[in-house]
Amino acid sequence: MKVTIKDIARLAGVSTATVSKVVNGKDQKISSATRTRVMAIIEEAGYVPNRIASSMVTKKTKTLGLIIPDIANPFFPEIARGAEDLANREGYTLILCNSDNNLEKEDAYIDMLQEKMVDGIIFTASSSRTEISSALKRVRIPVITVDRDIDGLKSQKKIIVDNEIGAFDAVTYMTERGYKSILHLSGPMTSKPAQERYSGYLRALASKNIKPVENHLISGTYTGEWGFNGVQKLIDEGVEFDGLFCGNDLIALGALKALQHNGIKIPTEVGVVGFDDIYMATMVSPELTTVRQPNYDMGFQAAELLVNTIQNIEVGDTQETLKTHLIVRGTTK
Amino acid sequence: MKVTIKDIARLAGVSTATVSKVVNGKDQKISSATRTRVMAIIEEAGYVPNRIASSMVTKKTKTLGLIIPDIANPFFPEIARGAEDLANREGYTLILCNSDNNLEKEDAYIDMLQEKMVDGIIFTASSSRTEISSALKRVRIPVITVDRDIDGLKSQKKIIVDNEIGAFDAVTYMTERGYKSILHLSGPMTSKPAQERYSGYLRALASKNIKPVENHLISGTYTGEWGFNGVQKLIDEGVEFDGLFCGNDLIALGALKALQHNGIKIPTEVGVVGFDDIYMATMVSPELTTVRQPNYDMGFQAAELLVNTIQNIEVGDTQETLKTHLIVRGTTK
DNA sequence: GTGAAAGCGCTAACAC
DNA sequence: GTGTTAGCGCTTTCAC
Repeated sequence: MKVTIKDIARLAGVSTATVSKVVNGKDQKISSATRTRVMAIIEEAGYVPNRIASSMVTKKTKTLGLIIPDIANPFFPEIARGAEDLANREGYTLILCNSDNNLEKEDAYIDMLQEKMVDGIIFTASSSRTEISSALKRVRIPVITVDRDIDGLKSQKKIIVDNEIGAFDAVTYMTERGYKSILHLSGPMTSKPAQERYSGYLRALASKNIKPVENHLISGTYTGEWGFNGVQKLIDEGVEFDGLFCGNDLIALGALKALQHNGIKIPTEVGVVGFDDIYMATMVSPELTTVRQPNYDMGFQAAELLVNTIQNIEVGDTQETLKTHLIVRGTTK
Repeated sequence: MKVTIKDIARLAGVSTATVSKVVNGKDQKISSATRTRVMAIIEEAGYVPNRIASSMVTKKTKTLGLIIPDIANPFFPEIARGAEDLANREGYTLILCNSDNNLEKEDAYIDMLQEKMVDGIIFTASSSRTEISSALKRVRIPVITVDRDIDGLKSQKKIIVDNEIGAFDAVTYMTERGYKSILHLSGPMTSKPAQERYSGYLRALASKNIKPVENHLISGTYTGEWGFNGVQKLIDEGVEFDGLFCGNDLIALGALKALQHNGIKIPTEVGVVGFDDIYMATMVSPELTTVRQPNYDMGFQAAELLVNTIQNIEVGDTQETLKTHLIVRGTTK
């Protein structure tokens, strides 16, 4: 049989109010004698407070929702980890939702999280989401968007990354190292980050008065398979290039493998730069030159912004743009 | 202002009991006229049922806890994904907890999850956990252990992998391909899987009448860094070997990199075999030969077993041992 | 087919 | 310092 606050109250010969106070540390006005006694009884009886019941009255569940496309994609675990760390530090718990870039699933999760009365949501939109959904429109709890923001979401608080500058820096570096015809292997161009990285790429070339070659933009998916196949196809078709600026590290790693399979020397014949700096970027040889994106921090700061919003702490900027850093390693000369 | 079941009842001119029934699909005995009317009002008023309140009376939260060491470690996302997929399919939600292989954190999460009244827990113990904790002892909800089981946990239901056989197969294959002095680069030997893999390694050698070389067991952590440094040290010390059986893919990838840095030819001079078959195993060249562990399935089946247990569906075996498969790729000849 | 009412376990305002 | 009490929003039994 489950032991409740009433049982403890009875056993300790006090009221439930008193037990409640000591359980929640609101015991400034409780004599240390009763406090000690109550705590002993709690321990002895193996009492576990029912936070669901507390939530009923406090209207707070101390639970956050995290909606991401897919935790199995190496890009997201770090974000999740950052978010969970902050949540845990602040006494919150995190519900994980994989949307699979599927709008219906995304909406279903948004509704579900609201039914479960989470205090707020951290949201990385599907790369296919171009406009706000009805589920999103009717959210009545704080939402922080991460990485990909959505036009039209009211109370826009977001954590994003300076994709444009990151891409600009990377491509500028490539041109300065002497690469002449740099192609851009991008992810799906529907997502904002993809668009911004492409802009940065174009701006970097323009600033050096380099005219992008024809068909310089090859867009696919954010996967290693696509990076591999895309580059293999380029090679098969006899396309000439000496530089590959990739939309993410997975694409870059796939590209790297395809180049190596074809006996193309890296970084002398072709230079490769990725984006993200996932864990695996240093596990290949040559190690991948890439633009580091502070994923852990993104998750952490999103959770922080969310918790502050929930607790009505004044959050200054509602948009936090995190910096990227070019990490030069072995795939560029 | 939040709209509740009472508001809907009032607006529809029915009782809350009726609304409750249509919301939960227990509306066999509700006339379709009222059903339609109630549903229309719900839609119009933007009513979101409060599942916390339902949980209070049903004693079910439709929420599962997942405790793993670290979602940022490439081994765990697949497990989490599998678990979340089943959970979602069954209408459950998943709370993610990172224990960092820290026993106190692990215990704190166990308590926290119980306070939040989750219906059950999927648990991958810290590699440092050798015995059952008091928090674990006082769980009153179903717990399914995944990958690493713990002695002493009552109601032992678990999903594990045949580590011993997986290792045996891998090392047998290596010997058959002509590798003579095979070292074992293992993870921390405190965890069961590490012990079992080592047993499999020893048994494979014994079955071929190969005497393991001195200092054949080198144990460290399950990281790429350690794999790299460990192998570098071996090379520096002039240790002779032509085969490396690694405790996981991360170690193997690190080892691979160290070998390549030293100009050692793979797979001719040294063969390398990993364990797990993480996504990155095919993103390096040569691609990693490894023992595939069905991580997604582990998570999925653990969640399935858990949900069945929660719903009192007879679960036949309380231990499910999943098979591993040797995936031969480029790092063995 | 539908409704009245009890109660899930807790917190918080207020009284003492 | 401590207790009384009124709910929080819902489900469920039982009566009608």
